[in-house]
Amino acid sequence: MKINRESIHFPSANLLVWYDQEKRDLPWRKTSDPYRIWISEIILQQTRVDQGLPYYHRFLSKFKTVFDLAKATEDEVLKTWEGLGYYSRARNLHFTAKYVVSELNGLFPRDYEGLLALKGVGPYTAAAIGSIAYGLPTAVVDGNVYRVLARFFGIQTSIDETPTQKQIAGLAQEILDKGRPADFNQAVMELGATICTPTGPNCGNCPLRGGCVAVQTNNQACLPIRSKKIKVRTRYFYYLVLFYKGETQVRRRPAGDIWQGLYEFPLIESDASLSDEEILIACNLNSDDVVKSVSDEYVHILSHQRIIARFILVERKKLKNSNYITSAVNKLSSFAFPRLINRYLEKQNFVID
DNA sequence: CATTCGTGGCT
DNA sequence: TAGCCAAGAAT
Repeated sequence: MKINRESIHFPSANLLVWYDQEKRDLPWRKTSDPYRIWISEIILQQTRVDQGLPYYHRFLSKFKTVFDLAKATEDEVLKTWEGLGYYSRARNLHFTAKYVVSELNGLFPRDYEGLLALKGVGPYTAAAIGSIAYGLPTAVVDGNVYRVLARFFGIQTSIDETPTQKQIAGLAQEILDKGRPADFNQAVMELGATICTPTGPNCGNCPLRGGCVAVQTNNQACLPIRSKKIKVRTRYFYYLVLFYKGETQVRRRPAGDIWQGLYEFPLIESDASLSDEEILIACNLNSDDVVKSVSDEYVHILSHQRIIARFILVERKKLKNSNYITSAVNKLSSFAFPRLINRYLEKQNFVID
């Protein structure tokens, strides 16, 4: 079945009526302050509303203006971001705040190109800030847009391929309601998040169902088409929990790898599983170190990585490696992998004061 | 252009 | 449950 996409009418009016009635009550929809819009868009990159919402409140209560953010230290920013992931977003946020204050007098660029030039702001975020804060007629293209438009227009090529991505971006710009770009952009995303969901879309309540090719051909479950598979890398982490005079030793993770600059217990990393004996040899402990326990495996699944961690609890009699920082965990800046670390610490009944 | 960068929720 | 996915950007 061949479909002439030029002949398909996209019912923008239906979508906007639906959005006006059904949109969620979200804090960044009550402001046109570009600073707040910017913060919300960075937080929401690859992040669900439910997950990002508490961080939005925390971040803005701590850094109320771009000047406050520019004045903060990077450690303060990272600590506020702790647990949200993709930490380069936080570093870029801080960098851009300093840039906007020092070079732009604290005023955000008002056009798409200027926004796009900001570190951490790509095509999606520039279009989002431009339309939401300034009413610019620039269509956003995100995962929701790919899904909603691939279904509505019945696009049978993979959204992982550049030509399809360009096609959808072009369609999004064509159908954009130039009178209400902010609402239209958010309406498509809202529809993708609440009705036109990846699995089990609620087509019966969809304002686009009348013209949707996927509905007409009962193809919702097959669209959009993806061609790339996620490959998972397995890594073995052997954390050394070195107690010295009641405190633990930590270090910062190096640049060029996951969680760069965040704090963690010193660790031995391996691509293969190590035996208990191999672990102790690799730890390079000496007679001043008393091994109290070696934990079972903690398996932690990330999107692209499977981390298998074990903890080696050591009572240290002498301070050996001065590169490590001796401190209680929560006095530090953002800690890498907090969820797994806390699972271990809680099981050991360690109190983090 | 392919890969990397987190975390959490869902099926 | 193991994979998939989310208001993407940088390299």
